Amino acid sequence: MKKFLDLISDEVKKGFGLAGYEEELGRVTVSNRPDLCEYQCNGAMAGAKKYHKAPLLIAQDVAQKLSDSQVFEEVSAVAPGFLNLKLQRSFVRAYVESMAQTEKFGLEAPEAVQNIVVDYGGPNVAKPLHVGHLRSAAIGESIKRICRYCGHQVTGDVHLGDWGLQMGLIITELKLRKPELPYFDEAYEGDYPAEAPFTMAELEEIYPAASARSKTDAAYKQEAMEAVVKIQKGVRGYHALWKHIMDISLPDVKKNYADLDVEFDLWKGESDAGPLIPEVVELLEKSGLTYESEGALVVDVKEETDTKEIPPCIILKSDGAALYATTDLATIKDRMDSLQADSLIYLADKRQEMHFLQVFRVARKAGIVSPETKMKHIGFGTMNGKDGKPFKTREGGVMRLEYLIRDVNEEMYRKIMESRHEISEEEARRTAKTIGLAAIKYGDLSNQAGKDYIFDVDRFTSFEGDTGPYILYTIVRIKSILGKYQEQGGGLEGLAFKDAQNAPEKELMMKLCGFNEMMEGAFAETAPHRICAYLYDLANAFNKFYHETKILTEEDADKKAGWIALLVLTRNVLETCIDLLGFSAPERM
RNA sequence: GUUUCCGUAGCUCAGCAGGAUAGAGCGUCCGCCUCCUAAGCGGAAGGCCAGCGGUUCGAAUCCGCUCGGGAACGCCA
Repeated sequence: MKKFLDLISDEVKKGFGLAGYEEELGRVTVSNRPDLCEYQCNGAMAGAKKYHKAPLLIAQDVAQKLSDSQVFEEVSAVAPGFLNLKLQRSFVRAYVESMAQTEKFGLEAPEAVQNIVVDYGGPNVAKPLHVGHLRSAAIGESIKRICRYCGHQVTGDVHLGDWGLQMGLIITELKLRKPELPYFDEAYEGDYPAEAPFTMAELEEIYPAASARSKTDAAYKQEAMEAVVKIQKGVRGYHALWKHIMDISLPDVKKNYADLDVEFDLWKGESDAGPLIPEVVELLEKSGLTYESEGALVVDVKEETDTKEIPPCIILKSDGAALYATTDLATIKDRMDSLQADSLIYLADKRQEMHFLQVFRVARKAGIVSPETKMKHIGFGTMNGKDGKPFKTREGGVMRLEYLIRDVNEEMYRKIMESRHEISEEEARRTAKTIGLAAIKYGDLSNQAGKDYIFDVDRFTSFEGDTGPYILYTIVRIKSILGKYQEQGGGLEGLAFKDAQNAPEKELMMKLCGFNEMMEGAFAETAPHRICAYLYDLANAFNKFYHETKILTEEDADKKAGWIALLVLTRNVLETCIDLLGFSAPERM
């Protein structure tokens, strides 16, 4: 069904047409002066030059044509040439009613369904997820849900970092510590043990140690890089160790994502692209794009319109090993071949912009993707602590994601117990987890993805202001009323809406009417923060209405039913929105 | 150095296909529970939208320059 603003614009456009002006001038926007009007049109001022006429006169002409409109209760032309619009209550009611009766509140299906792959820019295995991984998980999950809701076919791929230098480092460190293991004996031909020669805890210690050492010990780093080549070439012992590392780390990674309510359709990684690398390298060589430079195989990607130096994309290092760009190209090939992707969306730190620019250009030039395939890197900013510097533990170390979640849940639990004494321990724990997740995700998503932001636990877990808990509280309030209404014997289905009885009710209705507009914007801009802003507005509008209107004690049954219908719709829209952000509301809190 | 992103209230952030008095939240101050969750609602104070120019009837928004901050610039991912 048509978007609300488009319906209103159509009416005003008609007015411009009738008055003898270009219809396109009739575009309507939400008023930025709510004290004067609900919606506004600035077209008269834009048209003044073209028609050599004072804008106010144009506005007056149009207002006159719209004076008996069924859409507007009031249209006034105001200096210097604004058209101030106030809607008929019945028009608003009718739209809200049709939203309630239509699937997805009347959001229109896309003209063409796209096959979208969302790459969450996966974490490296063998080390625990840290707070930095929250961003790609939260944003990626929301974008996946938004695309799906808008009617597209979406595949989410965690895309683990399981093929790079970190794996070589771990194996090299292991060799140093336990050289006697059969994996390092080239003459060994028997089966390797089923059990890994290390635990997750050891793994967590091995990697940082290896990483630190590689920075000072050149020979050690050299060996690690050779180990990478060995893994990639499938040398038995090395591959077996790699498999062990995977088997040990994966359950831990899965648990972390499960705690965040983040789900993947594919648990692929860079290693899955490994077997495709020779093919892709050959394809690039045949295309004539590659050449040798300083011992490495590269592809030029600079273009004439570039304002900065774009270095060539390295396909194979001078030692013959593949790297980040190569596996990403192979992955793109895989996604084109097996998923017929129309659109590829990557979540990764914004500092990786150059990498994606290079990879996308190579993919385009080499014909790995078709000319129509969209490729987009959503670069997100850093998550900082209250001091404005990258988020750390109190001791200054890297904060584990697991601990962050635990701390937030703990804080939430404490607050619940403080104010709701009658609640059971078990319910409090469960509710704390639900609200905690909302606090974390809303806190993250309400910021524009591309900007750095300050992760302030106190602020995010607050029940006041623009926070996840405030949104949940609003939903819970509605649920509580609806529950009581049902206890009184009322049904929630098929209730008739009534024209708004008071200003806050009309405000609430108009806010609901903006859902489709907002949704299309959030999808077009792949911007979850647009949903957050809308949610907050809607929650505010509801709370004002709630304060103004005593619903359950209303004597007039029709009025009461109309309000209940409005509450049901409001709850549904709110819950749809939080689902798109990747969290949910409890029954009570 | 080059390129790029950013600079909005004390703090954290919206707004940016140009429009009327620049918005929220937190914090501060003042009101509102015999009534559906006060985890709420209303109100007050707080701004030369970094600075200077330009385009325009009109600029936080578009274009230059300056200052201040972050980031990226070939074998890490």
